[in-house]
Amino acid sequence: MKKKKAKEKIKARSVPFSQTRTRHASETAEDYVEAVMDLIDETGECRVLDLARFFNVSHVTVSRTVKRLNDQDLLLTQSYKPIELTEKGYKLAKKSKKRHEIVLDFLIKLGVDKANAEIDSEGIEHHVSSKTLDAMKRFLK
Amino acid sequence: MKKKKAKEKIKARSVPFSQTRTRHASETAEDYVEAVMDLIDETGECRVLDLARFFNVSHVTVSRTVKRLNDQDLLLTQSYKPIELTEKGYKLAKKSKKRHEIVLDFLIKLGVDKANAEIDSEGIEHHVSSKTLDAMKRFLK
DNA sequence: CATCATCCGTAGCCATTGCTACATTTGTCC
DNA sequence: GGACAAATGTAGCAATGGCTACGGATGATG
Ligand SMILES: [Mn+2]
Ligand SMILES: [Mn+2]
Ligand SMILES: [Mn+2]
Ligand SMILES: [Mn+2]
Repeated sequence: MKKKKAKEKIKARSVPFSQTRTRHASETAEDYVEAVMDLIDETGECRVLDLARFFNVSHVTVSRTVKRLNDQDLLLTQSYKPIELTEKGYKLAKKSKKRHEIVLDFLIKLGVDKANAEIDSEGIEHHVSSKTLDAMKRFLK
Repeated sequence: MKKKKAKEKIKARSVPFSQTRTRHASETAEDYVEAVMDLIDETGECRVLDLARFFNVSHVTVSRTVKRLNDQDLLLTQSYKPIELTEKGYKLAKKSKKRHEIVLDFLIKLGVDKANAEIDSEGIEHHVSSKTLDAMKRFLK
């Protein structure tokens, strides 16, 4: 057995994990801007408590995250005022929502029931490369 | 526009996000036990530094995580000794590895190149319900 | 068996994301 | 306008998962 040689090759396999960590880091931003866009679209405005109910977390968690996304130039916030999207945030929201819809439609066409497809697509969407997204689009056609 | 009615329905959409958070919580455990199994299989033993290279993180991050998984009865550790799997850890590793392989094979059969399929499957695997996994298996046949 | 490189543990820092408890602001209703 | 309810902010705690710096343990080599 070439077990010493095997040990030397371990580092080469770390790329997917590094990439997955990077993707997890943008996941909150993607979910939040998409939620803000949808809530404004559907109810006319987006409030801290709307997001808290939407994500099923406390208003404190939302308030803190919204402040960070404001610092990252994705959201616009003022105390006790509705939350708005920046241009940058709006672009990310459109892109994320489109990708999310493709993943959801793909799972349904694959034969997954709607309830499970909605749950799974909420996580899967953040781990889909442009190559995989293209493959899903081809399958949908 | 029925915007007040729209606000009332928001909470109903939180289920996928709650589920996604639950899945993220088990992600590290799944990746670790799978890695320990593979490293023992390929190199004869699994050391803290092997995992650090495998995941591309510091040995400190690995050491802390391994200790927690030991407390969760998934891994067996002693200071300065190789890391072993418990029965529970081994079962989780087998199940996770099988699921991971199905997701990877599925993406490749869908038309994704191997490099991207390996990256994407590393994240997607943790967000695949048994229903979606079944749909992927059907597609592979 | 002494030395030295490697491995691993500990201390302590930071960021993120969850929470409860409490304070403040805002808006509504009389 | 005052009172009350709802919305939002703030303080502070915990768990997780990154990191560097440092020191002790282990094992290989001469
Ligand atoms: Mn999502
Ligand atoms: Mn895995
Ligand atoms: Mn993984
Ligand atoms: Mn994920």
